[in-house]
Amino acid sequence: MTYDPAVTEARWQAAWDTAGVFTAKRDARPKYYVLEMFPYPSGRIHMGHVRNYTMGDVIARYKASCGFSVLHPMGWDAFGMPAENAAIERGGHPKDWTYSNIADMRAQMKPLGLSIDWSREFATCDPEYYGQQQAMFLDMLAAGLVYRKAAVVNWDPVDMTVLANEQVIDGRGWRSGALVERRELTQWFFRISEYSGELLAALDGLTDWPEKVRVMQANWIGKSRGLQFAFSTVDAPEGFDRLEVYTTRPDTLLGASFAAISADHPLAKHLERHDPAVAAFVAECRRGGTSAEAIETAEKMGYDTGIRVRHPFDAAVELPVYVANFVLMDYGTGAIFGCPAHDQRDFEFATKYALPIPPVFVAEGGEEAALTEAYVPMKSDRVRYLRSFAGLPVQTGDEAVTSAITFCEEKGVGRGVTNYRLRDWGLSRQRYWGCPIPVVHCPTCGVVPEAKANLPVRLPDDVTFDKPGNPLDRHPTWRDVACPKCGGAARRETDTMDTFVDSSWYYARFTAPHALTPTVAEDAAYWMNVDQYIGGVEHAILHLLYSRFFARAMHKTGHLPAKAIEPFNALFTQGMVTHEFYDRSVNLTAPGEATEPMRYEHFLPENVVTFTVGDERFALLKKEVRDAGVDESNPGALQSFMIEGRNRRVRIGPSIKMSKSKKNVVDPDSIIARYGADTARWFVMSDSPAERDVEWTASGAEAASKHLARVWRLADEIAQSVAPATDDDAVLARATAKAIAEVTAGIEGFAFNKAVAKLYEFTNTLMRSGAGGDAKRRAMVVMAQLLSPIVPHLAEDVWGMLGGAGLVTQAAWPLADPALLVEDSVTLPIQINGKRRAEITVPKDMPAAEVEKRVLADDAVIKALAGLAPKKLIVVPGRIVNVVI
RNA sequence: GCGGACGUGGCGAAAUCGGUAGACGCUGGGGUCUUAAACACCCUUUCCUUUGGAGUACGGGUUCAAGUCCCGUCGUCCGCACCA
Repeated sequence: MTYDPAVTEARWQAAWDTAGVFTAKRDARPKYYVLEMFPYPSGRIHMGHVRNYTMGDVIARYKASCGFSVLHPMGWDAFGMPAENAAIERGGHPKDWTYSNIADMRAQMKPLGLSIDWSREFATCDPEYYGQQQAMFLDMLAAGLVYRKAAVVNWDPVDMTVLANEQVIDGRGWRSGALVERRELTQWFFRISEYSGELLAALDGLTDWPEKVRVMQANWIGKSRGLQFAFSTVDAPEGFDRLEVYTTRPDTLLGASFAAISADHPLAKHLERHDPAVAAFVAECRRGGTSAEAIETAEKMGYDTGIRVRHPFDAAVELPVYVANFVLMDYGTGAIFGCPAHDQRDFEFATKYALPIPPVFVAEGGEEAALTEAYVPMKSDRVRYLRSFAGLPVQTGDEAVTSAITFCEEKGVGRGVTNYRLRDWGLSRQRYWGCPIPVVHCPTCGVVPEAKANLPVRLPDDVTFDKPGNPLDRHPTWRDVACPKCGGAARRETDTMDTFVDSSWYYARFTAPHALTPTVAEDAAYWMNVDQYIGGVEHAILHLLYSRFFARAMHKTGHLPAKAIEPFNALFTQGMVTHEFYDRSVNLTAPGEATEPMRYEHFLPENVVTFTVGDERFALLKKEVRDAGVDESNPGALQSFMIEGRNRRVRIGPSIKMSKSKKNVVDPDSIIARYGADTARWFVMSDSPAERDVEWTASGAEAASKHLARVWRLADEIAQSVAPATDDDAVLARATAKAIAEVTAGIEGFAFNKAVAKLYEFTNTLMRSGAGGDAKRRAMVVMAQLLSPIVPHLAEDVWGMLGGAGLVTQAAWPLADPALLVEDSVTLPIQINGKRRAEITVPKDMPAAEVEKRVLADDAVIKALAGLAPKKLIVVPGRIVNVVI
């Protein structure tokens, strides 16, 4: 008998299935909902998935053992562009591609032995799912949470589609290479900005979320407090006698030297129509790229409109109004005043256009002088005002801003305004493979919601991707419908929803996945919220913010209870699985040797032999090494072989995220086939803390596998042991209690690497223990229980060998006997002047005075004291003793 | 530029309250078993000028005691970024 995961893992999975142990049930037990971010069905699972789902599985299995009714579901985030791209490139239908990928990935996931309730599985492209999404959309439309407005988008004129910012590379469409145009289209928006303040404030309550994520969301929402006021204009066109601006620095208002408006500002648009020079400048502004570098290097440009505005505190002062390329229409009012003395960007602009630079204040002790750059005081700096609002005390920082707002309000100049950076969420996509937006455009009735009875608005199957653009646009029988209101000829909305909508409520759908309504009140009330959500930090902003908004919108429309407006009680962001990569871009040759380009396409982790020469590591193809009969374990032989075959050498690069393009992907399939799922699970939980990246190494996988085999053999041996009881039985019982306490703490704290380390330690202890057979069997039973969340198949094997009743998966989590956790005696280190010099073992409860006596009698202490009395003697009971000489 | 996190052996890392720095694992070295190997098991692996000394990026400080707290410097990583 040996450890044979290939056989036993399948058997235990079948046993769990038969017993239906993972089916989530509403009952009297407290519930626990653990969810990992659901995958996009790309076709293959990767090690990142394995790590993500294993973490969730450890939590789910642990909580189940602790007596919770656990919900641990799985589904597919199945809409999106890759399916359409596949259809365009290879023919076929996005639907077929997607469902076949789902089948492949499910087949790869099942052997991992995850405790998932597969009866709740769904894909977001199932009409049963997106039909309910459409129903909610209609409710949200009725509630005013969705609206239509014109918005500027990136338009690819060749592919005839809207592109996301990430799909625009150097101003060109990523696929067509065509120059992208900025087009104004009427699109649908969620009114998320209405919730800016609430979404920001509620972050404080998310104490079980990573601080990092909360900070990122707060920055994204971007709250600022400032003054909004109107300049009166001079020589402006009719209807533009006022110009509203927003500023967070009203305290520098007396340093104003110009005003600037966005190229998209209504005034600029008006001028554009009448003045070709403005039109040319505005067109130039709109062409600018949106990438970070483009913005970084873009020169500040302005066009003097000839219009003037009067300073609100001195009508005699007139400031020029520029159209400027750096002013954004969708922040504030799309217009600013410039204070070059105290804002670097304004300073550059003023310098370029020879505008005055009047300072408002100088550093305390400093004199007014020509500035070479804007003076922006630090928080700690003290300043001297040169111009200040009459009667206002001199202040700096936030105080100055606040009192300047109050001052201006009292003088009737504008009002204090809180602004957010967060903009409404545009959800329209001119794409086929997404959830259809359930509205109809009627020439007489306008925009008409589809009748709920007609839901789901199904995607038509008979579409082709041979022409650019959205196939829904040229599908007459789908597109042309009767108006739900008047019955006249109308057109269906052909835009589909952003896939982020799909993922903004799937967690709620899992609570009643097959219901004929989006959610079911009792189920949502029982299962919500998600107690533990686990996923990648790359979703820290968009997905998580949209979900938080959506839960609120669902509550407002009656689809979620009030307690679920923050749907994720705890969030954990896990690190990636990385792997070294085989750097074929560098051709390493001995001096004087000719180089040839390398053409090896098979440098995948499972195909190579690695070895080290000096500080550098190299990889060779396993097949070639074997064919040549070279000793794989001999670095020297490998090195000679490498030098002979000058094209075979590949330098090993640093460990980076696994990706196809780097050819450093370790396929979970091949690992499971070779070692079994438990080895893969054990490995991804060990070594690195869960929130950090973990490096996949062949030696680490090998070691994991060996350890599990060792545990199996140990269980086998202990099961048959007839050794009589010994004095070590009590010692082992204590070690067992300690292992329970520490592994439990590790799992509870998401410190799986520590739990794994404790299990290694406990195994070593048990192997070396001189305890009797019965004592060892008791310890080994606990071992099986402690192992079961992480390596459940092996745990069942061990449980079975020791005669455990039923399945260890269904056994209660072991409790550590508190009495056994307390040691009778403690070993205290003795420090002399803070350095450890000796130790002393004393009974646990020995009084400090008695400990002192013993310490002073210690040889090392006597020697160090050399007959003198210690200056100070510090005894920290149960911890340490420090003798100060 | 703004915001955040982090810096510990050859490597991944532990050290929960300020209290024995390096648990556990990998790698390397040595050994037992074997004709030999594989497997397994055992020992060893922070550094040095080793009766001892130094050491948690660097420089200071607080303390009986600092990886942990405070001040400063350097470095790495991440997020946002023409946001008025």
